[in-house]
Amino acid sequence: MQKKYHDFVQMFKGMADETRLKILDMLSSEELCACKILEAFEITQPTLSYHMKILTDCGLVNARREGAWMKYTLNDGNFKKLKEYFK
Amino acid sequence: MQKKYHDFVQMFKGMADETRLKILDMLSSEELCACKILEAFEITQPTLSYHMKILTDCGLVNARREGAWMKYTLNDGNFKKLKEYFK
DNA sequence: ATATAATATAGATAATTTTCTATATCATAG
DNA sequence: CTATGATATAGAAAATTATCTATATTATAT
Repeated sequence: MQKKYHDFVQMFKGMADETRLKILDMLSSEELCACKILEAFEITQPTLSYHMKILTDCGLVNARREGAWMKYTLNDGNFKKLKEYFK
Repeated sequence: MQKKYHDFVQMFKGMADETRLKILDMLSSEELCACKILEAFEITQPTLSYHMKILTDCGLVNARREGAWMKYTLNDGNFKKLKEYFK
């Protein structure tokens, strides 16, 4: 299979989980730190860290460190690509 | 987790595989029968059948029987929902 | 420099997904 | 009604994913 599909497959994998889809939804309105996201779920901190890694690795989410906190935002460029994918 | 995300998660799972993403791409231009799709891949017939089931179950693809053949098309209604999801 | 808070990593396990071979079902032609 | 072609299902194995506990790392405050 060609490279052509690879990046999209990775992003769709990122969205193929209810926890992650809800995280993306939360990030659609504002930048959030991991601790704030964690409060919204009944999962452990390492599990959230795992999901955030998947979301950043596949390009759906941007991460930046602010002191002790990790702050996350949506990666608008890649969401634009996804948007275009459905045309 | 609420029902709200469930259907989208299922569709994203449908797209979270290179074989299936390529099948969707093939179907974007025309209706195809399983045997024609199978020719494009190096997978067995049961494996294709499995993927087609996933694609139809999640609502991305419509299936209809035409005699001995199964013919597949994209489910436009659900692709429209996905399109709207990215706005 | 030490304690604390936030996050990441390691390793194990359970659950899910993908693939195969073998076989069954369905539809059609003769 | 039997043979053949197209597709589906069953069951098993391998690979991947999601989750946890325990522990490490990083940053900050005292």
